Amino acid sequence: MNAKMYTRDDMIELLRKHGINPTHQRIEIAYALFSKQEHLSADQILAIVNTKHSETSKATVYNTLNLFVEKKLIREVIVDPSKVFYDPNTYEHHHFYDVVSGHLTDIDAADFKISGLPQLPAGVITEGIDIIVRIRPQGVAA
Amino acid sequence: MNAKMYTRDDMIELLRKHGINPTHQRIEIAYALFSKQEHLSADQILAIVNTKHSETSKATVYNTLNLFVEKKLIREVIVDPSKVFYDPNTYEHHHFYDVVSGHLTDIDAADFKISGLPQLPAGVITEGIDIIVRIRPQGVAA
DNA sequence: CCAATTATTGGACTTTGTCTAATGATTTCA
DNA sequence: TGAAATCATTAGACAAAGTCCAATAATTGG
Repeated sequence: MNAKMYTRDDMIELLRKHGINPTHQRIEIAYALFSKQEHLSADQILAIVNTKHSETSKATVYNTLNLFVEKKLIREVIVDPSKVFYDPNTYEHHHFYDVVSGHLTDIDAADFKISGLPQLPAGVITEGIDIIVRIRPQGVAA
Repeated sequence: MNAKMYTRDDMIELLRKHGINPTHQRIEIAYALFSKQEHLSADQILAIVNTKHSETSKATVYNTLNLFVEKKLIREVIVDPSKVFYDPNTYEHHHFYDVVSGHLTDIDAADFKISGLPQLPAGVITEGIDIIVRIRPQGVAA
C-alpha cells in the first residue's frame, strides 16, 4: 500500500541481491512491476516496457518473469484461467479477486486467523498457502 | 473419499435437479466426473467420453463443463496456469496441490480453523474462498 | 582483446479454450 | 400429428497465452 518510490538503481540492487544479472531488459521489467506496485500480467508488462519504442521481446518478458519467480523476486498469482498475474509483493499475504472486474487486491496474512491446519500427506512439505477470496460488487448478477 | 457408485440414471436425476436437460453427451460427461470422483481437466474428460468411439466434440465438452459450473453441479479449480480442473465435489472444501506431479487432493473445510476473516472492501459480497496448500514431495528440489 | 558464457530476439509452434454457422434433435401446441 | 420454434451438438476456424529454437548480440573473465 505504501507508495514507495523506486529508481532503476534500486532495481539493479534488488536484482543483484537475488543473484540476477541486471541487464537492461530485466531492469525495465522489474521497474515496471515494482514502481506500479500492482498485479500485472505478462502482456501488460510487455506493453509497458515497450511504450516509447519497442525494446524488449515477448520471449524475454516471459523468460524474465519466470526467472524472477524462480529467484523469488516476485510471486505468481493464479486466479484467472486465462492468464497469470505477477505480484511484486513477496511479503506473506493473500488476495481478494473481483470476479467481475478481474481486479486483485492484497490481504495481509495477519488478517486471516488460521488457527488449525490440515494434516499434510506423508512425505511432503508445504510450499505455501494461497488464499483467494472471490468477491463481486453487490448487485451485479452472477 | 467414499467410493459411491453412480449409475447413468443417477446422473439424469442429478442433471434434472440442477435444471439441466439431460442429453446423451451431458450424461456421459457428468458420469465421467462423478464416477471417477477426481479432478479432471477438459481434455481428460474429452478423452474419457470418446474412449470407445468418438461421440462427443470438443465444443460440447467445453459448453457442458461451463454449463455445469454455472448451474453449480461442479466447481472449477484454478491452480495450474495451463489448465482448469473440474471438481465434482461441491461440498465445502479446499485443496492440496502437488506442484511436482500436478495432483490435487481434497481438504475438508472443517480441517481449517479460520477464526478471523479480513474486512471486505465496501460494496462487495463474497463469492467464496479458495485455499490452495501447495505441497512438494520431500527431497524433490524446487 | 579474444574466447566463452549469458542474454535477447523473431517467429514458428503448441495448447487451451472460444466462436460461428450449419445441422440435428426436442419440444410445443394448434 | 406436424410445422415452427427452441435447444443442443458439431467441425473446424480462430484467438490468446505461453514455449521453443536457432541465430545473433551483449557481457564477462582471463
